[in-house]
Amino acid sequence: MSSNESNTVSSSASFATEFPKQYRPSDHEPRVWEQWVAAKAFHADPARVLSGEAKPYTILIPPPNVTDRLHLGHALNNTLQDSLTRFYRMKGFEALWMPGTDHAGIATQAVVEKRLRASGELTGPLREKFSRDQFVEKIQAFKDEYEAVITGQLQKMGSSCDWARQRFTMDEQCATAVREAFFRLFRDGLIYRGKRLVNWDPVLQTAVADDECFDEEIDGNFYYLRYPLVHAIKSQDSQPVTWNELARRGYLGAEQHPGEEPAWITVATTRPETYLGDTAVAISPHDPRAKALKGLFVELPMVGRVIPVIEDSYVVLPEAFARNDEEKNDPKAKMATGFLKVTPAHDPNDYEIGQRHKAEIESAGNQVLVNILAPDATISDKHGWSDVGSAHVFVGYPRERARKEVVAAFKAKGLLEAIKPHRHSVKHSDRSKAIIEPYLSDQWYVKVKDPRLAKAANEALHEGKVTFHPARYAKTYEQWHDNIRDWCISRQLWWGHRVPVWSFSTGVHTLNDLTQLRELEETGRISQGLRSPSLEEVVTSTVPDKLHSICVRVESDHEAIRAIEAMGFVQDLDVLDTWFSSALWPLSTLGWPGTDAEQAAGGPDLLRAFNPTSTLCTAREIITLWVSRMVMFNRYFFGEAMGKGPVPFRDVFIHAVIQDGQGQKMSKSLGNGVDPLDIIATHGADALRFTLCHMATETQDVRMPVDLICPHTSEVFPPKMIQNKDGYTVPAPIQTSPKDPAKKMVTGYGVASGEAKATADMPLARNTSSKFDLGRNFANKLWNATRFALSMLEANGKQESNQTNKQSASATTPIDVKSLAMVDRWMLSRVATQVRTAEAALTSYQFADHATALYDLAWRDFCDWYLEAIKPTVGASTAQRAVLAHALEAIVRALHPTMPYVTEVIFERLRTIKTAPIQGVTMIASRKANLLCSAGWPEFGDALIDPAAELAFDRVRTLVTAIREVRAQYNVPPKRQITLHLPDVKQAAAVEDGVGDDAAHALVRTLAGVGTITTQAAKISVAFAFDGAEWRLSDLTDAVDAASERTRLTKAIADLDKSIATLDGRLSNPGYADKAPAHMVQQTRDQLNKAKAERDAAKNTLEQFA
RNA sequence: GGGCGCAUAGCUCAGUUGGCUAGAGCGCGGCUGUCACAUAGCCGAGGUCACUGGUUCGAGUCCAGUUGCGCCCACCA
Repeated sequence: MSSNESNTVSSSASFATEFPKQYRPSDHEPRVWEQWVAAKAFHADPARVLSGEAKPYTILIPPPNVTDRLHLGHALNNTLQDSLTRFYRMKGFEALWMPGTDHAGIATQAVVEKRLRASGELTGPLREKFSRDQFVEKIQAFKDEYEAVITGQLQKMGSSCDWARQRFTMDEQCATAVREAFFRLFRDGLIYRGKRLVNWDPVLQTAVADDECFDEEIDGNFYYLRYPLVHAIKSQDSQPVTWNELARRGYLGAEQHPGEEPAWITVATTRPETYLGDTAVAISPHDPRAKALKGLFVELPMVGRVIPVIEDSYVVLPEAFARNDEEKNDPKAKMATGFLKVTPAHDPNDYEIGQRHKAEIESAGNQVLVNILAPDATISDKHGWSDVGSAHVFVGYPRERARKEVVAAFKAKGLLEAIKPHRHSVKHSDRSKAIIEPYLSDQWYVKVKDPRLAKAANEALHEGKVTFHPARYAKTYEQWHDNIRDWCISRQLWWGHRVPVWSFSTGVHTLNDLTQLRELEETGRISQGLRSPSLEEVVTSTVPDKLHSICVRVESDHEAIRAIEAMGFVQDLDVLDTWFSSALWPLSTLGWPGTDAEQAAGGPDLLRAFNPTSTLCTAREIITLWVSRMVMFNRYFFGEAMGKGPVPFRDVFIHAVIQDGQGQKMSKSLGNGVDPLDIIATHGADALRFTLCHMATETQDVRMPVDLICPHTSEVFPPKMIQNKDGYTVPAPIQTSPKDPAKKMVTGYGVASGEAKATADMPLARNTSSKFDLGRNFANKLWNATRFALSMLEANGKQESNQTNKQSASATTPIDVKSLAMVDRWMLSRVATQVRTAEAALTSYQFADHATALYDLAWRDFCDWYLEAIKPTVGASTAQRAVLAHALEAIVRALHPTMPYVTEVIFERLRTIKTAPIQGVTMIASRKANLLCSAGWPEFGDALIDPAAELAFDRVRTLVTAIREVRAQYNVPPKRQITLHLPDVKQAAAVEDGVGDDAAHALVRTLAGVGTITTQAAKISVAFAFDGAEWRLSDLTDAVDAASERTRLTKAIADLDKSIATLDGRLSNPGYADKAPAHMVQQTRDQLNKAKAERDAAKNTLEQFA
């Protein structure tokens, strides 16, 4: 160290100021962060990778939604990513952690809309108040706000992202990637427009994905409606079918009805209003009535539409006709009539049935799809329903009102058979909470069923290109692709990437237009898809699609856009599903597709250097939505491989989900979330991180009991819990201060549920968890261990530098480990072992094991034993000081990935300490600004692992513990020096082996408060068993109490007898000696002999007290 | 309906290929104001490893089944 540094730190005044007794994170974290940023410590250099100088290690952040602040789940996710990134950076990899956020289409739009409504800025329909551009501007402002919040949270946590490269899924670079990807899929025929049933949110007036819906049980009814049976096809001369006629046809039960009256069949439905769109009635082919109805039709009341009775095995037989127990036990059989109304435009299953029976339905003169609803879910005759008949009375009603009116109309005509209450789950929209309407709509699809997409994704798994950790999640991934459906990518929103397709539905092209389009297509600026029409087709109007669609490749190609718009093409109004841009994350963040020159070189430098990335670190619910799609897209787009390209990441690590103390998901509505910034404020970022790592086990879920911080007293306490109406266990809305019952506070649940409001007298109590004390205490422990170590190293180091000049100090020959004392060899061996354990744990994503290994090493081995053991000797031993410095530095380095701040602060001081190097220990210096974050991971050679020293120290440790136990029983004051009497030499061959030498004796003296060690017997002494022999202690107290000594020994004998019985039993089992491995048997014998010897010794002693 | 996970000390969790006299942290009880750290140290109490069977010399661990809790996917007239 330089002399001025040494002077600064050695002056006691500054030591106390700079090293207070407690580690205070807020004193250091902002400053350390600034140092990292100033040094550009997290900026990755692709050139080092491309030149072969360093291997890449890459993680792409799962971009958090800009809808809200980050919660503890994010904190866990990002802590793990940062730990990995920092670890590999220290291992010498060129580490890139790419940060960014996601625009989260529907979620963000809904949040902003809600905000505007809450503030009163928006009252009526959105589209009346704002133009598209105006509203997008509002969202943009909101996005900027939350992106900044999120970035701040990540940075406060110490996330070592390459912040200069931060991306947003809707920024220009990502938009370019989205456009290019869409273009290529469109060109290759993998994007198509389809009329399909989607989950329609009538409030937001948009299609929503399945995962944007939730199921909720509601009390509804089954309505039993009668549909009259008729003969003829055309409604105007449809002839009623009489019961007599049905009876002649052999219809079961027809004779029970008045013969000359018109016959009917009964359908059961929960949504009677949809009858307006019925285009068939289905019956099971196994229904005994089916044969009699062949060729008959029903006429829909009021509408007058005549629709066929068709046979489809999807229909459940009513209980009475069930053919077996399985059918009988089908819950639907209880409610079923055997007739299913088929409404293809308003029910997904009916849609399938409609497709299967297209011909029959159309032969009745009807379309398969009759859409009776407007986008706002009112009954409408403007969206595909023309044969309204007298049903026009329903037009214009919202669906709820229409339901009542339809039921009333059936009742009035005597066609309502029954209403039975029925509780069933109904799909609701996450965002608007409205009931989802299955709705027929034009949508864009990606044909992921194409083998170049789905199959390529599974091949990546089967060929071992992608590996899941834990492995079980591979199954989820695989099965998803086996059953994949085409991916609907259009959303009727304003916030998102516009669908880059222009359509032409009316008018006529001129030959000039067509020639121009052809030119644009041939130069790669537009695509008309696989079915790009020939000139002849267009001119003769035989274009396959009525809608002729064009994708424009580049957003800024205004010339092409102007040209096609002039021809009458209009851009699609929809935006793309958020996951479309997320799926491109591994490409877009790394600069794909790049300039022409970059493309010629195989892609931009970043892309070539860092894709495939190393690890994707995410939660399990996203395997299908995101992981799968990234694999498909990367393999399809990267290079010209079309499904054979590289995977986007090699490892997928799925971490646990954090739940609250009741095993419930943390959510806003339950008010059980914990803000990472609150934890950073009270415990520090390292505590947050270490604790999260410590709980990151391989299970699916981990629990984090949530406590409250009393806003009056700052006390942390577990809240009083209640059951809410949905059955969740939640903190009571109002809580009482544990210290002062007069003071109250409201909880997050109270506010979220609207049951309580924060006021000046009754402030909001923030959530925390006492679990984070673990990390805070550990950081403090490290801090204090460092204080002690530095006081030893600096005090003595100064003396050394006075005696020797710097040159000779730095030229010191490395210390040979063999020359070290046992305790030092033990310490180095422990460090070597545990650092390797920690490393192995981290590389296999066992974060909890990683944290535990280093916790035990630092706290148990280093602080509890090593520091205590060397106190008397370290001042006089240069070699021991070297071991102390190296051990501490290794621990600090190894902990850096999980506790970056406190370790950086410690390292700042530690690195100035000069001691002799130790053979076999390599700690590579920092690459950037002397910062630990770019220094090397501690490497300990095999020679440092010393089983003999570990064994020897363990024996000392056991002996010391045994002595301490006696001391505690006798209440010996800590400072009182006692006398240890070694056992009879004959009894204790073991004494010579490990605990018999002077070094061991010295350790026992230090650690167990022993003054004298003697082989002589004492008159008044207390015996204890160790290593199969009887050892004795004297000078514990002035007099030994015979009664309590008898109690103690009696208990010890009982314990030993118990284990003797166990061991005896094992050995006397005839099979044991024969079949168990020899070393096991021998070990059991040794244990038995030892226990017996100890028991006998204890008995002897007991007799003396008798 | 298909897939997956969990059940071990009062609480939160470890426990790798069966060898265990079942561990850790917190909490609990006792002692300690000590000089790195009271966010600490030392000592201690606390467990029929959900249940039932099976395999084995030996089961917390493997197999079969049961019960309870949870998650994902599909479906929901």
